[in-house]
Amino acid sequence: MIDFDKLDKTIHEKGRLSIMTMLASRGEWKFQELRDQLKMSDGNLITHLRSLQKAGYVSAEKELKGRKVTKYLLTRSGKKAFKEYLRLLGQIVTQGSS
Amino acid sequence: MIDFDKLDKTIHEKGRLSIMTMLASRGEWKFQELRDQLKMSDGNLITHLRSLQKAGYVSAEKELKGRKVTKYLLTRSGKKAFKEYLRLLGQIVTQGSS
DNA sequence: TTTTATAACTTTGTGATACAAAGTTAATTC
DNA sequence: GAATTAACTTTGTATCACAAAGTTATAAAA
Repeated sequence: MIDFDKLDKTIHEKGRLSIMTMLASRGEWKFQELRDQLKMSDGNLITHLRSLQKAGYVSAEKELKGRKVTKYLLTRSGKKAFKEYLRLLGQIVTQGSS
Repeated sequence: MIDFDKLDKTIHEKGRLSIMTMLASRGEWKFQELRDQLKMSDGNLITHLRSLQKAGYVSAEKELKGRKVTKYLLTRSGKKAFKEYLRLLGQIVTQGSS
């Protein structure tokens, strides 16, 4: 029996799941890129990013020179949490397809 | 790029996802069994079952004889929707693990 | 040097909804 | 007919996704 209690609620939400998947697939993403790719409003995106940061899953890097640009990336703990989340998804897929 | 818009919100919620996974793994489940296995309150469980029924994913069968017992199962459309949902999860797992 | 544009944020409001707790109903057993 | 049980309904609360509008800081244009 799959332990659904373990399913990380911070990651499981659709918007944040899409962010995490993008960050996992490539090192860094600019705020702008995430917003455009995911078609989210500024407010919605920043809110999700903030809660991922609060959970310690995501960190931000500001460029010191030139136009104001922020890049986001997974922390070590974020990678770990996502990996564990995917492990559970894998279980669901396997069990559901059997 | 994975199309997160296609991720079925009715199924994606943790509680309903656990119900769908159980129903997919075995034909029928009594209300009681679901409630005990998933450790949900009556109210919460019935609400999730209702929204799954409203979406056409789940149907109910009442026993005509004996104690009042209701069994729940996936409809054809529920199986199809869940299969499609799992397909997307599979994509996420694959992409996230690469 | 004022103006305009742009990127990243914050604030605010709204609607949806997960969930628990307590109450209801109908059937069954004592 | 009183008590028990299963399934369900109702109600209240707290959370939260999301959009829209407003704010700040920097940079380019005028």
